[in-house]
Amino acid sequence: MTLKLDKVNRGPHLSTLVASSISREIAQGRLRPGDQLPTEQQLAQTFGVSRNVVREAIARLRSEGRIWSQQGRGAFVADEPNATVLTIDFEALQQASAFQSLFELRGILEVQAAALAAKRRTGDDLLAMKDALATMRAAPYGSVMWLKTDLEFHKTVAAATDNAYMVQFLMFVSEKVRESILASGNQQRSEDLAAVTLGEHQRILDAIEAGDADEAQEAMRAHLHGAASRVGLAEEQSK
Amino acid sequence: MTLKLDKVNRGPHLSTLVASSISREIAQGRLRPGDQLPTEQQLAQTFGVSRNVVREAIARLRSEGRIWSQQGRGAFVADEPNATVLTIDFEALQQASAFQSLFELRGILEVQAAALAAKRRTGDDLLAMKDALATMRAAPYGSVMWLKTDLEFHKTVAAATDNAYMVQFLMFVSEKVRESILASGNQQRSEDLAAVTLGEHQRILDAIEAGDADEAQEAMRAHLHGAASRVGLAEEQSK
DNA sequence: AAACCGATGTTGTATGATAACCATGCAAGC
DNA sequence: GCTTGCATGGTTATCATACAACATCGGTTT
Repeated sequence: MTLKLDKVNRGPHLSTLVASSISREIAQGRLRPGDQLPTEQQLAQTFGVSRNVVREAIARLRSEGRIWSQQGRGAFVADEPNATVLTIDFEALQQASAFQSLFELRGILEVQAAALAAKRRTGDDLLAMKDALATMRAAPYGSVMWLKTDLEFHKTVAAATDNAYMVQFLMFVSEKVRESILASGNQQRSEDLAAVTLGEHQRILDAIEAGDADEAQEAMRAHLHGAASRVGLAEEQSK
Repeated sequence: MTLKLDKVNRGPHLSTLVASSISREIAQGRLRPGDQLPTEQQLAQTFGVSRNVVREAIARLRSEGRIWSQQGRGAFVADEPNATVLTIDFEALQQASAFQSLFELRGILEVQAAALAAKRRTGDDLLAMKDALATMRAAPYGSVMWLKTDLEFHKTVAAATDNAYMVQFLMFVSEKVRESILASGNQQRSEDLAAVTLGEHQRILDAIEAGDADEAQEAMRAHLHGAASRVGLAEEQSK
């Protein structure tokens, strides 16, 4: 038996914790745009860490565009937040409603991507998709390998849209969804489901190969609906 | 005349320079996924800075998911980059094809958001949208204020979907699109266009108020089509 | 009133030290 | 032969202190 107990390596870096804490203060409105942060010394004292750690946290928040600082003046909350990067808080995702929202967003992107893929896919795209599907067929259902190739298949679909940002966004969201599912650990396992899932993928592939955008949309919608129920997500009205 | 030359304050922070430098090494393939970075001491020596600065740079890269480090082992280039944050390179956006891709992605989100908003909007949502539209009416066309309220209107629409991630993603993408348009500077100006644009917004608002998802979708599609031509973007087949 | 000047506080950077941790090799024991 | 235990060196994580660069403010001088 291969225990495999799930790397609990939650970034124990102090700077990460401090950054998250300050970030939360901003998100919850206790620190508003334009406000000046406490001095590094004060922050170090209140958090009980060295000024060095605070500086690493500040450096991180600065790179994320949340705050800006100037030598001799201080650090301030940026006017327009997250101007440079987009982040999703893992903790917040544990809330069912947040997860559902992200899943919905993913669905929108996947469905539209499938439609675009049906219209734009090239021969190479089709080959890549078939290849990914074949690999998935060979992997045991529910295994890490299986999840990985599942994601890979969806990536090839996104790639067929010939829109790099579509790939980037979709993979980002999907990765977050997948992490959250793995963390919650409530996924059913059975050999039957493997066949069902593969069938859904095949239907998507067929529609894209046929160039039928509407059918591709519908197939993807059905797949996501199935996936939602498989992870125990009560889906609301879909259309 | 108040030049306002674009804050060339390229982060004079040494940590920023070091982070960029390492980032470039990764992007150009001189450091490949899985590779171990030089030790902090070595990096500090080669860059001619203190180890503290190197650590701040590392903290930044780690938060961006580009590298990963473990106490006692070292720092390594991450296998799949940007696992934690999503970034869009401003330089790359200058390419017309990239801009078009991002605009397309924005369109998908906006259209689907409009449909969801029509189904879920509350009375408060409608008030916020009407308020934003009124403010836009009062601002001179093409002014900074006008652009800001335009974005605000779209934000209220996104908010009406009751999906926080929809708001986050849509605003992020829209902001990037807006930045790029401002940078290119090719937007036509005329009083007639103001009326046209406001009319498009009104149609969206009416559809959402009526709860007509299909009409809301169509209205948003028309609006984006208009916006595309207004910034001189040759749109391909829309549906 | 305007310009200069110094005191004070803050961030930016440098330096050295300590603790926690990992990898490796080697010897002892089975 | 194989494992266990330990010592050792290397690396990151953190701390503490010091100094330089810069901004702000008040007082002084012009």
